[in-house]
Amino acid sequence: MPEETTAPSARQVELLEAAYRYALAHGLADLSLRPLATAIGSSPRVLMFLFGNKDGLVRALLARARTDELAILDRLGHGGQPDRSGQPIGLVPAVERVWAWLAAEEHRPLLRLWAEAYARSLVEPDGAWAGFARATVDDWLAVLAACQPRPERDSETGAVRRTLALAVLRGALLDLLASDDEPRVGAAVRHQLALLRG
Amino acid sequence: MPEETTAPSARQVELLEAAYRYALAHGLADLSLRPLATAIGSSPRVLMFLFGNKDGLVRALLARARTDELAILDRLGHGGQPDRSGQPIGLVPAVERVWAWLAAEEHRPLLRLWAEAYARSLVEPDGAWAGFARATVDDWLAVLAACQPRPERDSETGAVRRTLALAVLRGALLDLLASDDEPRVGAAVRHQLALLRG
DNA sequence: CACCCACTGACACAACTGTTTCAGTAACGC
DNA sequence: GCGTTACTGAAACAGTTGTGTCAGTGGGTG
Repeated sequence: MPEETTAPSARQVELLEAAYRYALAHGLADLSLRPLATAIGSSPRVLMFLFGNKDGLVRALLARARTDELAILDRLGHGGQPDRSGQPIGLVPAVERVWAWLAAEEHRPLLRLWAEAYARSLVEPDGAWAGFARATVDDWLAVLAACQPRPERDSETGAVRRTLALAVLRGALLDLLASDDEPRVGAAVRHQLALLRG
Repeated sequence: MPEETTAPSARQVELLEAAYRYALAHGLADLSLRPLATAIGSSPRVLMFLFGNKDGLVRALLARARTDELAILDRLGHGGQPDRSGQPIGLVPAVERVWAWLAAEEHRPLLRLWAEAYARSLVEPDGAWAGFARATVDDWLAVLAACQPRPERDSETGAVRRTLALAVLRGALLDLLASDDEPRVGAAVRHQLALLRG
């Protein structure tokens, strides 16, 4: 049985990818091995063999979701760091870009999955979900920090400003996922950007 | 079997209250009738009799949670409306009060439950959770609107401002639930209040 | 050829799920 | 007294859950 430390086999990533697509469509809350296995053309036996147990599978799925999350973060960093001048892009443009990504229709399934995992890890801090919420807070705060110019980044108000930016983004995301009213929520985000600039 | 329209019996509210306390402690995700029933000194049979089926129980629990939520909303309105002058208190003081309530340690279980139900209703828009997320968005937006003075309330920017205020509150709440770092998150909220005032 | 290794199918196991059936019990109006 | 109403206990139902057992398969390497 492959340990967590060993590199994943080809078959493992193949099935994980299929299971990930399934999870995006059906959620993680009542994920069950047998329906999942038949949907992706496998069997519970194989999933057990490749991921150890169900918790291992869920952990792998959460890690896979985090990969998608980190993809945009990297793109943000790449769009920010090598700005031909090596200067970070600043907090406001960073929020602008992140919101454009969050508001894109095709990212809804991933974001719903994220919300589900986040909430679950709050209620049930042990098991496969452990630390997920906390980890994403730290991830995003670090990225936003990297977008702030040097003197601001290390200041006290700089830390407050990026915590606030994160809160606005996530609160707006929650609203958007529930109401699907991009014009209203997007206007609120842009309003905040104006406040932060001023 | 008592319909949803009939008034709940004494025994029904008694058991619902006990089940609610249980849900606050254990979450709704993997709520199961037998453990719940034994914990509150009842039996699955009785829960089925009083609530029809499990979905009915969950629906009743969500409605019960919403009662707690509406309690603070009412208190906000009472602290806002009869300000001796009949004038609303304004958006900024409203956010201030709501945040004080959200950040209070004793409300964490309720807020975790809220987050769980919210996320779940996003992923699984049918069944007992249906519309929960959407309903709370509308609830809170309406309350924030009621706190805005008359000309602002009906304006376009007034709607944007209260959407933004809601986003900040909920984003900050998510951060707080995950990080338990009230000083950092509270500072961000206060920073936002300064921005909104200016 | 033999050998190993990653992978897989069929099936059984015990535990748990929501729900139902049947048989009550206690209180109350008549 | 009798019947009705609200509630309850014990047990069983069929289905699903995660997981274990045993026996393979096919391909690559020695």
